[in-house]
Amino acid sequence: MQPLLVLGLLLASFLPMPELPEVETTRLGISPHVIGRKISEVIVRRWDLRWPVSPELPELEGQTFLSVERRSKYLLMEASGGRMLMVHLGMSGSLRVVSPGEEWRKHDHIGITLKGGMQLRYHDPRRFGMMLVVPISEIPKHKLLVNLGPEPLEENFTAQHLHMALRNKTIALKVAVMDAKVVVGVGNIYASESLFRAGIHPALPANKLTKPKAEKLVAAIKEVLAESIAQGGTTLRDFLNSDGQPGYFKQRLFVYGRKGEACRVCGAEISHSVMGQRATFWCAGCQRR
DNA sequence: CAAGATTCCTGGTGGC
DNA sequence: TGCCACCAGGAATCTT
Repeated sequence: MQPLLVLGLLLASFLPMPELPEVETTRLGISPHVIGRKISEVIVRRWDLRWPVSPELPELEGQTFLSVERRSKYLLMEASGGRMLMVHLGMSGSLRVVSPGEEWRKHDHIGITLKGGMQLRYHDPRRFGMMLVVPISEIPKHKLLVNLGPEPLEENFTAQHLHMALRNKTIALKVAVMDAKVVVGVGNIYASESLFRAGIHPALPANKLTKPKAEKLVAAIKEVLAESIAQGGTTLRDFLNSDGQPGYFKQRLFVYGRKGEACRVCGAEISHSVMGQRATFWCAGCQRR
């Protein structure tokens, strides 16, 4: 086996979940094994994910994967028959590249066997994920994609955009940046982390975000996501690597999950409250409204 | 419209 | 050690 293949397999095998960096890491990990490969068999052991797996999925047999792209946290895999495989990992889903003979673990729900001897396997204990087959022509207007805001790492996600998008919102800034219509891919962990890095209090009413603070926040979001992608994605709790090692990014978290612990910067106790039904963490010493 | 609440699911956790 | 209530979490959808 070639070293490059081994590296790819390693990347693709233990992949944790939910936030954008994990999805991007998954995309990068599976791409070399999927693009240009013909699908020889589709095995669905459970159809009841967040939404039922598209009944058309097995019809992809015989078709070839042409590309693996990402929009928000959706993986978009184009098949040669004019349809797109849309995959969302929910919050506990993962895609691994395995040998087709590998024993099926509990919660392995779908296997897509590829010509050339590998299998893309979907694993998802909580079944919050989804696997849909959509005609390519419907992708641009698809209801799950059409209202999405800009990609955080692309150039059109600017302070100007953020400022405009929040101008009529009175909700907490932290809740607002998690709104996919404002910007995609900023999940619960990264919302708290970005605000910490930008020095802004999460409870600030979104419409009170000044332009300079918007600049800081946009920069922080880009920085935190890019860093995490470079690290291979955060892994927490059930997103442990298959060898049981906790994810490497965890030790880089400044506030998330650190309620009552000392701020790594100023030493103050990290605060916690629930905003928008989600756990929120911040440092009262470092973050001001 | 905006904003808050509810819903899906299972593994991990804390209390006793 | 066993049992069990409880919680997290992405994001659509429902309610206010």
